[in-house]
Amino acid sequence: MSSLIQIGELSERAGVSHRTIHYYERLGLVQPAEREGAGYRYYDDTALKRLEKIAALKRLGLNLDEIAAVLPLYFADATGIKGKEKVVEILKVQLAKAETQLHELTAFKRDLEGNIARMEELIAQAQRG
Amino acid sequence: MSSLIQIGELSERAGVSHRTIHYYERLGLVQPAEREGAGYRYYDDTALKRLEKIAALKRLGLNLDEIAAVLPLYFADATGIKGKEKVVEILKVQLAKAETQLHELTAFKRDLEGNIARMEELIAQAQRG
DNA sequence: CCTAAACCTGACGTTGGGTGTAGATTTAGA
DNA sequence: TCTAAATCTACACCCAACGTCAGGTTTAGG
Repeated sequence: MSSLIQIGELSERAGVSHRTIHYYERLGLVQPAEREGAGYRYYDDTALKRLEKIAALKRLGLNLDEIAAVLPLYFADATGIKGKEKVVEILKVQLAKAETQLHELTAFKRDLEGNIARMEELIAQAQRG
Repeated sequence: MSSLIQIGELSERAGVSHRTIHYYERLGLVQPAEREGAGYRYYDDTALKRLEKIAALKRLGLNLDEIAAVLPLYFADATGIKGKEKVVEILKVQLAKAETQLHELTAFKRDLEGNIARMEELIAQAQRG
């Protein structure tokens, strides 16, 4: 069996606090594989993967509600998913957002590069002159 | 002279509340062109452009502090900018972030497309069978 | 068996990014 | 000139996403 870890180790590996993990649990984003006797949480390796995915989606600007909506797709087996049309709808909204963001981000990157070049030119001029 | 507008019109054109404009003013993100007598704010068209730029940068995931740091670049004339090395530093940090985000976003988009295709295939199967 | 380290829950605090509201003032138009 | 609409300031409040603190329980190692 793949070994179970406690919240402390999970927290450390995932780079988030244990309180954050508790919080995510309340939102339904991660669940311990088991909680025996006194209530200690024991996690398997999918928990770590979920936390990493959550972090990645957060970096893309999704909030925790949106993440809750798309996260199952990465972990549920497709055959068991209910309401597939609804899921597709959500995905398409996210896709449209992603495409817009891609364009804006590309433009922003160009801006930044232009500004950097301009600044460096000015600095060089100042140093020469 | 290009006509000045009041906060109500600016608010409407920019698609943000006047309270938000007040808030941004406190953070130094926008300033009225003038405030005569009793304190009414009158804005020129650069204010609208600033608000639009702020919105665009927000969509890219910058927070208001980061926006405050890069916003001057879009409006100040380059010859007047102090501390150019510092500015370049900030820009390079933003550029690195933008590049990372571009990669992640591209991957996310691929994921979404894959998931959508998979879902639609499942739906089609269900309808056939 | 005992104790330190890890964990638990629940309540309250904090930060960022705003929104709501009240009461007073000002302005524009009939 | 008068009034309705717009604006002003200041303080309070909201939500998301956590963090802190307190007090109690559990577990692992010597």
